[in-house]
Amino acid sequence: MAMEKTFNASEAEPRITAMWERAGAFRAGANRSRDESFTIMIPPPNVTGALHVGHAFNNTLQDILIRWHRMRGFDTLWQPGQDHAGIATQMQVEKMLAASGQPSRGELGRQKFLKKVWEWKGQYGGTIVEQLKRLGCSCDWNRNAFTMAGAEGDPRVGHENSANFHDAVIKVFVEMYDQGLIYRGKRLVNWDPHFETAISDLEVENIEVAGHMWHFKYPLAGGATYTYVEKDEDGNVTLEEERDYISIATTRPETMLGDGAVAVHPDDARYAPIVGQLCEIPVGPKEHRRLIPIITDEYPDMTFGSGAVKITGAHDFNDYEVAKRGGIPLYRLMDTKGAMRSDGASYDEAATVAMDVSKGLQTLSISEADALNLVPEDLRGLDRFEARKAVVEQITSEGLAVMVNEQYEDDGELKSRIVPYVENKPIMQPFGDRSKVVIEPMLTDQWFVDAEKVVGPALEAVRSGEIKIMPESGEKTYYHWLENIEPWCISRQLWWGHQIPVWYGFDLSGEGFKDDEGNGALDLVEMGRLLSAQHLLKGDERHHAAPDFETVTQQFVDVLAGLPVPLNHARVVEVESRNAAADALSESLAEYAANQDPTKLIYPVWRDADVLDTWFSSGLWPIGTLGWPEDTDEMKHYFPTDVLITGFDILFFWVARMIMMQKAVVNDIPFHTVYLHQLVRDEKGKKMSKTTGNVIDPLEIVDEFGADALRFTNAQMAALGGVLKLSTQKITGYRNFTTKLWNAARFAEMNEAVGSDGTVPEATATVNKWIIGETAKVRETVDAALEAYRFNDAANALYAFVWGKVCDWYVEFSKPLLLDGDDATKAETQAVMAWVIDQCVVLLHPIMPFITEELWGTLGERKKILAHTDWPTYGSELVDAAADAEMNWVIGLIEEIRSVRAQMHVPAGLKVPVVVRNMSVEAKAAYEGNEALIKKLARMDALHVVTDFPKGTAALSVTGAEFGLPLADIIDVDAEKARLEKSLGKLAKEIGGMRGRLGNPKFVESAPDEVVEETRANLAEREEEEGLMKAALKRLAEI
RNA sequence: GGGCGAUUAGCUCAGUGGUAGAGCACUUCGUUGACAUCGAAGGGGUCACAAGUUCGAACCUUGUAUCGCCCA
Repeated sequence: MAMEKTFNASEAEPRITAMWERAGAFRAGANRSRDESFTIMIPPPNVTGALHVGHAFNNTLQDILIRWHRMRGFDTLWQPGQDHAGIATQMQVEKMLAASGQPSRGELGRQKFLKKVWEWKGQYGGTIVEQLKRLGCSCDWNRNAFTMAGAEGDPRVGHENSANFHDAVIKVFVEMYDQGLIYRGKRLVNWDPHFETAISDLEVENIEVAGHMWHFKYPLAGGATYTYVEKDEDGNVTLEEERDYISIATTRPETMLGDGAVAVHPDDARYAPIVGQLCEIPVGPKEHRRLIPIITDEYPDMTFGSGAVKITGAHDFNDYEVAKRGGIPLYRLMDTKGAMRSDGASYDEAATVAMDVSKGLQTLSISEADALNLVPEDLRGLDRFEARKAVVEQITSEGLAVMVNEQYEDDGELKSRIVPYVENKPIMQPFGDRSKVVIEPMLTDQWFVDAEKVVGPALEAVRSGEIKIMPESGEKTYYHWLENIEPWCISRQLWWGHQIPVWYGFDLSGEGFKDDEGNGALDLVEMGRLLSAQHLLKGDERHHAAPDFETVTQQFVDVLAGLPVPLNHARVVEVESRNAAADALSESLAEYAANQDPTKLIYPVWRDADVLDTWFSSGLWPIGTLGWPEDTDEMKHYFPTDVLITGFDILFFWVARMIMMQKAVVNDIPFHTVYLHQLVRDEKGKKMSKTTGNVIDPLEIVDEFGADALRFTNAQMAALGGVLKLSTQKITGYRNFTTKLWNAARFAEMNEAVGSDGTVPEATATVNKWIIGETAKVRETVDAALEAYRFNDAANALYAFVWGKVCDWYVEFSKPLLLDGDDATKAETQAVMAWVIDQCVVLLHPIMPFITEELWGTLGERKKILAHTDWPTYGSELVDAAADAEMNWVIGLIEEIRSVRAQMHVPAGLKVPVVVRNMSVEAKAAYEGNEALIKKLARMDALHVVTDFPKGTAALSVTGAEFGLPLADIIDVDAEKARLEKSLGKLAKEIGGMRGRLGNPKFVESAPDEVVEETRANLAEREEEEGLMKAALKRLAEI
């Protein structure tokens, strides 16, 4: 059956994919013939994800390595799976609920909502798996894993055989908790008011936006005044005035309500007279204006703004540090939605307490300060940006804004007026990477990984070279981040995720729960103190982590055992929340007071409602997918894994944390090599985005050009550290390459040059020897390139070989041999061509699996599918130096003839005679051995050996003989003269350079011998050419 | 402000001390028996700039300029 003219990718790809699946071609260990394993963990795409060009790029590279190793007989595993993606998935399902008119998340409640998420996952979670298959990814899909596998409610749809990831995550949390590597604390964290959760600092994007800087006056307490003096660099006074205020610049006026102090630099002479005094926050009800102290701290920049900074410890990271140093209370102003608080006591009451604190009459614990709501009644419940407007308005209308002269034009006349001083300037603002809303620094209770304690082994693993990061610049970035690592906030106020395995109970050992007499039992007076739930709510609590409630119960029992009767008899029960626990406990105690039956007393505990950061679980991807903590065969075979291929952007999010966590948990590296790549951009280097409209959809590309074209393009642009610019023009080019390969194979098939069994054929014809050598060379190049993760080198080498060597030369050379050669030559050429085409197909398979698998099936009866065919191992032993030299000479001669023909405007179809004289033995042999090829490709009819060139002969620049094209009548003397002079100019330059070098004794002395030899040989050759050209030019002059 | 990197042909980019390269684009020619998704021949570069190291620098060093990314 004759082959079609082109490869029909859209027809063949699904068929081949199905064939691979039927054959179980990608199962772990498929086609293994040696002991070494080769494992890649896919960077798990979000379960909400759809394939984008980044996935396509990233997974192409992984597939190339995997297929290459599988063909080489390694015990190969490419582990696929998806990430549960906490925020993204919860968002997606909430959207779906809203769109389909179902009850919202809040209405459903946690359990029912999670059921919806699992349903959604079962329905849509497999999308990206199908898309990766279209790309040809040879993952062991049977092992598809999921980072929430095994969690409560998991119906096991789409990840039927996944290891129980949940158990692994919980185990790691508990172990790290027990080792003190995870702790809980009230800290300033990045709060996302849209999702109402804390996020880690990595999930915050700082973006420069247009903002305002307002300048306000904070009046000194009691109308005090001071002399404010400004000086220039030389110490000359530029401004001196009496002031009864201190001027503050701020971009966030609404946070003034929570100010705890004003700070100035200790060296700032302008404010030295008033340090230690109190000043008034110029906002809020007049009768209860709060006073705050003026303190010194190194933080304020004397040259920026007024040099004085308001300190709002609960809403700014820098202020937080100042407040901690100066013992300034942290007053929280906002609720979880970023609106001004409306809870707690009245403003008047709160302000009174705060005043006492400022005056040193009272101190507050962090929780007590946090409980105070200092938002005035008229601003309570307002959104933070509304509150900002209101605050600015109030201050300005009261005349406490700093005023300046402003020039303006009125009817062409320049006038000036006094206006509030507001600078319009770009400011850096933090945004949530998912929600895109302004992040609010917020004081909340969260869980943290004490990253500093686990960073050491992770740093050492890279420093020692145990793990190699490519490109090397990645290592520098890695060190820089890890050396300055901050605590990692791992709790998220979401529902979709691994719920934190921590239970809380009230601490009954503290103040107020004492056994006054020390007699081991609580009397009625002592018991009475416990009865109030309100009292309990304010109290401290203790917490324990455990994989399940049973285990944690025992821990609480152990604690209770140390308490007086009857508390030591209490039964531990689980309740919903802290409030429920307070109620339940006081109720139970009241009951005990009545019936004195300690066996009925309960001790309620409640579980942490938060879930873990998604990256905490994906940080365990390598071991979690292999079945850890079970002692599985997979762990033994495939761990540590080999290479991680992922984007530079998740070096910190994921790569560094995987290294830290695998080191901390199993004390081993997760992989030995990390290959980092850049973001895939459009052809101009712009990020792809829906709003810009420059998004390339890889699936559309696959539809139009085939997966192989996209894959080859990906491989070709994968230069280490390079910017990745994808264009359809490039993809078109590589689609053309697939057509080229297809047609070379089609030519072979038409000439019955098929049926190679893989053994290297014996060759006698130089051209056949030559192409065998060229094939061997490219195999070595490809292997070396892939070994070094230089995918672009591998792709370019194959492209140049298939197109530039096989198609441009070998196929053309073969034509006279196949069509007009004797039987033996024809048979040999058929065998060699069959082998060469097969080798092209084999070597290209990792990059272009579909067309090659198709050709493999089309071109012969095969023992195995191509994906399982042995990768060749031949090398330079197949290179025949003499054949190489001869063919290069032949190619050179043909190119010279073609070049002269074109420049002399010889009609393309016209066959011309060639003259030659002074042929060396080698040249004669080379010519005679390949005459048929030369004649055909150079379109010459006969070679005439002459003693003198006829007039009007154009000389060819070839070594070993003087060739010429006798063009007599058609030669254009001027054109030929110009051609020769140009060649001579080029030669002169080269020869000059080489002579200069060889004439320099230092060069001959210091340069390596090979280099000197090579230069000499080169010079000799160039001089020979120069001689020919000069002679030709001389002859030309005689015409 | 700190860190990392880039600057090579019109464009996109390879090129780790020894004759400056590829693809695309461009010009001219071509219905040569695999392929017009093709073939042949061509034009086009002070390797950002400056100084240094070296027999020799696109490549190593230092500085300057411009651009990009990450972090504050």
